[in-house]
Amino acid sequence: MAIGIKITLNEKLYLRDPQGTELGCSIIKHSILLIDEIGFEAFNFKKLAAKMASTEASIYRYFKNKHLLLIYLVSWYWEWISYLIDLNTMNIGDPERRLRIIIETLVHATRENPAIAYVNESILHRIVIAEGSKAYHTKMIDSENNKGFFLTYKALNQKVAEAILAVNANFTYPNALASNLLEMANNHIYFALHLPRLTNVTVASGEDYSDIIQMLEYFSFKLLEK
Amino acid sequence: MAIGIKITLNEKLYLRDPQGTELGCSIIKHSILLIDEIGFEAFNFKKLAAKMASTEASIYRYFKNKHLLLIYLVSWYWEWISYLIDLNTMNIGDPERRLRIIIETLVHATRENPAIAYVNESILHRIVIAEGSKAYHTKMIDSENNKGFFLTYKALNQKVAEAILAVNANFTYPNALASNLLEMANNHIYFALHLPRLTNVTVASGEDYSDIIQMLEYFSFKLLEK
DNA sequence: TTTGGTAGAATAGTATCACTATCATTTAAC
DNA sequence: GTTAAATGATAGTGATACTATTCTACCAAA
Repeated sequence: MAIGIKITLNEKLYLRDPQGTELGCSIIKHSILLIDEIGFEAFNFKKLAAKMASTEASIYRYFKNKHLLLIYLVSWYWEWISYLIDLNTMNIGDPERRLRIIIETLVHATRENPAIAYVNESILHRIVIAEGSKAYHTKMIDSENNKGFFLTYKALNQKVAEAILAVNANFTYPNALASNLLEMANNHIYFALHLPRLTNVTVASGEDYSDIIQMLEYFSFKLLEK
Repeated sequence: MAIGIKITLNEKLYLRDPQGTELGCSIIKHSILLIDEIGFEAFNFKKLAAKMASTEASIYRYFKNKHLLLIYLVSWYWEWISYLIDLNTMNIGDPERRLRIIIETLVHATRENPAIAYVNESILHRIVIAEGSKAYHTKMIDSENNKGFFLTYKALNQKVAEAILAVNANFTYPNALASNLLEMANNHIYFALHLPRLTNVTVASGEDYSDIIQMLEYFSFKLLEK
């Protein structure tokens, strides 16, 4: 499984390709662990350097700042989801089944076998849930968008939108429903864990997301009814 | 209109009630303007002090830090929306009409006459759209939630959920749909302005949100169909 | 009129943050 | 074995996120 997959990301996100060197991979690995541990606000390159027994200056040779590192990690996640969707929907002709599989993949991607040694996908998922929206809620959104920092997310959104249209070609809001599914898949995990009154689903025993899948399927297919 | 309304917020959000003094009101007023201008990341109490011709230390007597100030402002916004919903749905018996009015209020609250001199509601709305999610995406979420920092948001969500149940008492996900409406109302304004491929609505001429209202009504009533 | 309390201003100080610069050392490539 | 690239070690800078102390102006009770 996952032989030879390589996540390709916008080159402008980094100064030196972290996936190309040992230190780079170590940055990816440990930044995921550290952000999950202390949160993105408290996270910085000095602490990261200490954790991975390297130096601040070395990390700065790979990433311009922690904000771009976050965008990198989040993009990595969405690119990986995109890959899993392609894999899981390959040869599935029925549009409804395709959409069901997409929803399932969005929600518990972490059930899949790990694809790459230096990325703990399950922890990365937690980061995307908790910190993901900070990647694009910034004053620099327009200039960053122009540089193509969010292409990965938009491409994934487009993929989901197409699957939605395949179920019902007359649906007026395919892109909006797609982004809504992406957002809800993560938000309602967060709500279930931290603000349970904002949802009606529960996350049993750590990682049982079946409630959420059921809800997203209900929402999607009800909206797409002809 | 809006005579005598006073937005009451959790006392733990501030050190001294800003609505009680001139300097406090000035902090609210200018922090809204400055966050909108430079974004929450670049915003700090020193710059705020300079802008309002006061001192850093004085501002620190009102708010422990900028994070709590953000929660304060966001809570203020949701409390205000809550008030507007009560006002606008008063004496409206028909559940469907009530829900339509709620959606409309959520989306273009800023059309209302301004309620309080030192708060520019329209600019505050922009802040909630762009920075609002940062209020509850933090490592301290559970302890802050225990202190009741998000009661305002949860109460509003409950209000919307009840209006949803009034339309269809058998609907399984009233709280989830409510939080989804609150999120979408803001997210899709943001998307339309900055990441248009993530939605199918447009925001014409600055503040024409009729597309979004139409979409939210479509989503809601389709989901609530019996 | 005094006294005391409160609001705010002025100023200074500290630890951390977000980098940048320089130079030495290791490693890998030819 | 030489050379260039990658990394480490160390230092420095200006900004950030506060905290502390002192001073002044004003209002209100005694």
